[in-house]
Amino acid sequence: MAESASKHDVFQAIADPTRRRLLRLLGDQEMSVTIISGHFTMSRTAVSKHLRVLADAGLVKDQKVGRETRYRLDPEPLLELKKWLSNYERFWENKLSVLKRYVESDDPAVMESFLPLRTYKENEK
Amino acid sequence: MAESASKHDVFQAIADPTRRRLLRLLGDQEMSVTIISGHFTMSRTAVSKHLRVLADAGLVKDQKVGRETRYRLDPEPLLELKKWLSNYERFWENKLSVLKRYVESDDPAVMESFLPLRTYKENEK
DNA sequence: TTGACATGAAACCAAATGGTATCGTAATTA
DNA sequence: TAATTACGATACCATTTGGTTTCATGTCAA
Repeated sequence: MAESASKHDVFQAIADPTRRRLLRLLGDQEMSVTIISGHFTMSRTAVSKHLRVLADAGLVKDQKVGRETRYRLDPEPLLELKKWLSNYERFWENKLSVLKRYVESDDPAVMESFLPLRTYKENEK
Repeated sequence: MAESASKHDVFQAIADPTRRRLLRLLGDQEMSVTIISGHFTMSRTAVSKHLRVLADAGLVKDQKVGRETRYRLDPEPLLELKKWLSNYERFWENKLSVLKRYVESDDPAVMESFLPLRTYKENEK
């Protein structure tokens, strides 16, 4: 799988659904490899490799505790993703396309996050 | 390459650096395949396949004009990415990690986009 | 209408990816 | 001390991915 050769980037790391599940799982609490693997049907080794990819991208940190290795989320590299996305903010600011997709979203926070950045500037006045 | 079998998702589509370059390029204006390829060193066919992946993810739209095919950006699917990212907002709200990476960013809009969502709720009071 | 242009489709290839099973080793516990 | 647990390392495998070259087809222009 991902042979930690030369640093995976965050874009590649989150491309895999299993790794996105891992990030979500570790968002709740720090967990050992065995416990983590218990949440997946694939082998422990496979999960471990995915964790390695995430670690390469800096999205998780590991800590040895006795014979187990605890992994925890480090969301910091996601800021790069957020930065990249910000280049496209201008395309959906004040656009109906924002409503088009999430008008019936069950998560109110989602709509809030779509409010245009311009709001901040208005507040600063 | 990407054999358009069963719909590529946006996470996979943006994982490749070439495809991110394509999105950036098409953000400025609609362009034909040949013109697009002129911006890359790889073959036209290779570029065309990347465009196919992006089209599968809904990130670009194509339109036949005579003998050429014009591609243009459709940023709408990026909202899914934005939605996914919003699940991690809570981790860097009011955190120094926000400053840690971009304190010397040359783009002021970047820092603005990092202001916490909570600001909105306070405004509602 | 004849040739040049724009593009997609195929066939092919090397390398990366996602997965498995097996083994070695350090830490824990009986 | 001996068995068990937790994990990484390795070797291996099938499929996907990113790229190439070649060919077929539709469109435009002389």
